[in-house]
Amino acid sequence: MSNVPNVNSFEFLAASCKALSHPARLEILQTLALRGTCICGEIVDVMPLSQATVSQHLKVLKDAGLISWENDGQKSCYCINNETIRVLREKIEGLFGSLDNCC
Amino acid sequence: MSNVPNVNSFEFLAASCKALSHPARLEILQTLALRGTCICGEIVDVMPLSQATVSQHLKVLKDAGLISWENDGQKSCYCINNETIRVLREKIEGLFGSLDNCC
DNA sequence: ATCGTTTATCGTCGATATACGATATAAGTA
DNA sequence: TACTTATATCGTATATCGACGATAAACGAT
Repeated sequence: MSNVPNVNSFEFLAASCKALSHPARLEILQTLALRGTCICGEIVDVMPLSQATVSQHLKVLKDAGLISWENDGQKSCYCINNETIRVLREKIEGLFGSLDNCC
Repeated sequence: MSNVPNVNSFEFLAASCKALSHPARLEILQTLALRGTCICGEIVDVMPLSQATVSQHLKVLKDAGLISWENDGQKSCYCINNETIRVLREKIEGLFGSLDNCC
């Protein structure tokens, strides 16, 4: 949890949701969720966006801590950061989990 | 579900996350989750923002379908739209639910 | 060393978000 | 009818986003 930014208060949840607030980034996450791991080029191939734009979206996800990456030679290997996703899901359940039975 | 906008594809999830992507709006939702129902003025009193700004945030949440409201005389009564929240949580689980065991 | 490949970053620009004061609207009250 | 209260909207200023071409940086291959 120490490597997850801004875990407390609403800052973390707001920042995470902001990172999730673009369809292209959700598509990237889905791709990573399905494949486990992707090099940048694979993601670019899947997306109808320029390499620069995809790289920018990857950076947003990276900065939010939602994905991790490591260099494999000249390639960049991305995967979902499960710890952050876990905390995110917890926060969402914490906020909305009590609503099931009301209204 | 018919009154929930853009339920299919990532558009709904992205739009919902965008609405959730500001700490002030999360605080509004938390207040509503705790109290069940609030008139606008109660929310304004809780927030360190101007009435105009709070009203604008409420509009964002309203437009995203995350909250409902009805007029009570000259007052506006807001509450969480549980149906949208339910769909939202489903979509998030759909995207990330399979990650529990990996990496 | 030079060249091609892969990825990240820069610079730019139109669009959108955020905040607030001012104002409009609508409902209750004297 | 005037006055107050409650809320929404308008107008505006500033900041951030999202897209892309151009370029930089790092690596592998010849």
